[in-house]
Amino acid sequence: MWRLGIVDDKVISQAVVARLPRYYRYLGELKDSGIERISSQDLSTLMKVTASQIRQDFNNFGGFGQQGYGYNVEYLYNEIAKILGLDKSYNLIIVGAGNLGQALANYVNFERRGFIVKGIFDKNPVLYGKELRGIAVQPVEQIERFVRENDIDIAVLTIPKEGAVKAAELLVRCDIKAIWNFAHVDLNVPEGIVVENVHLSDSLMKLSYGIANQ
Amino acid sequence: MWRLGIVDDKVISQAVVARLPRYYRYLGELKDSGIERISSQDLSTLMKVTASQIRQDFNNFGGFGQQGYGYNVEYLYNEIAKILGLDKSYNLIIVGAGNLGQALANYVNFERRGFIVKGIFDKNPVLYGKELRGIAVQPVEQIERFVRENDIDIAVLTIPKEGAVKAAELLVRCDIKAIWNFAHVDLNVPEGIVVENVHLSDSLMKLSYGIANQ
DNA sequence: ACAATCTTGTTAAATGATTGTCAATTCTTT
DNA sequence: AAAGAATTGACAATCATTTAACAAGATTGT
Repeated sequence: MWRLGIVDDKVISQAVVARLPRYYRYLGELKDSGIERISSQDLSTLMKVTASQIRQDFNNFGGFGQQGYGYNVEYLYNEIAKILGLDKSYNLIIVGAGNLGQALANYVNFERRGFIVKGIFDKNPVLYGKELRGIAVQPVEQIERFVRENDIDIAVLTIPKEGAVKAAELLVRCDIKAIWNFAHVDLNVPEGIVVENVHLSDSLMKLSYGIANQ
Repeated sequence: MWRLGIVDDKVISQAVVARLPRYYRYLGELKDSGIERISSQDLSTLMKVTASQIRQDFNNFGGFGQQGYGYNVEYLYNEIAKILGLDKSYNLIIVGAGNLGQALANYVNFERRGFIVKGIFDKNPVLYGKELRGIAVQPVEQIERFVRENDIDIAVLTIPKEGAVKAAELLVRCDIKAIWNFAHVDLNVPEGIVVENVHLSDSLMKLSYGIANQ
């Protein structure tokens, strides 16, 4: 059962996807320092992973290299960008204008990669109208209308866990494509909606495990 | 070759350690709602992982359960806390008082888990003396003295990547135990010093991969 | 143009992680 | 007190990921 012209229905493991951003970062740095080509062996030394893994990883998406030559840095960089969906632009809203929400709203580098903050929402009236990089905080009641009218792809959830599940349900009803979840709770969304969790306290616990177990 | 009385030189896989905080979270919620015991089967349903994995994971650290009964929630909760090193308290400093550094400094829940912010540092003189939850921002030149005098365990690195490698080297010289690294760069520290990375842009790229690949 | 070198993509082997199974044990009910 | 139900911990089997090996093809220097 083939879909014509579509070859990429191979499932890529999460482990591979999780490594792509790091490849992308190193290739970007190589590109910026004027390096035109690199072999899996040299990249392996630089990144401290095996050359075999690098070749295996890239080959999940097709043959980007050339025998006897290696990989063209800029070409590979651009290909990985496409794989990661970084060749497109995304509209996002921030739900929760607390410290973390404000910090993310003020972080310029996301916009440079095509993640455009279109709206910021909070339930605290004190914050209404407060501007972060030219965008005024709005009441959460406006989310549904705003998402529908402004073609929002991603919601960044930076509210306490108590409200997060309800907020996620609302966002799902608004046909959001993805949720970047900073709330310390597991969201339960329907198939097809992407959830990427950033559980800072989990990360801190892993660190403390590291200290406690030498 | 046995070290007397020390049984725990088995190496625990990163996959297992990474799951512990989530167990800890669910057990905490069960405890708070007054549940005294739970079987791996019920926990499995709740957390959407296999019961086998739960039992296997816990058994890495010893037999916490009882046949025919299951696991005592509070006991297991406390045992996992010990494994994660959450029964101890840690002193930390925040290096970089930008948006993210301030957001983390203001986040109260870390203190509740025993991670105590003792100092905040920045290289920008405009911020010197600015107080975050009663702690004044100091010049980065003070880090070395402060770490040594105040028994600091953890440094939270929330500065741009350009300065992060140098900062990490300084912190290593000060005998810091662990670095919680938010800078978008790989730190190279000697064996025995714990580094836990939070690469937000990597996380955002994984999300965008998810959108791009349905 | 040729030989020596390099380097990929691919397949196979090795390692690691997850899931399934079941005997042994404890709990619960009658 | 005995029988039946429940549930762990351990082991085995399966599945997934990583590493190694190498043939095929490209490059480089002479």
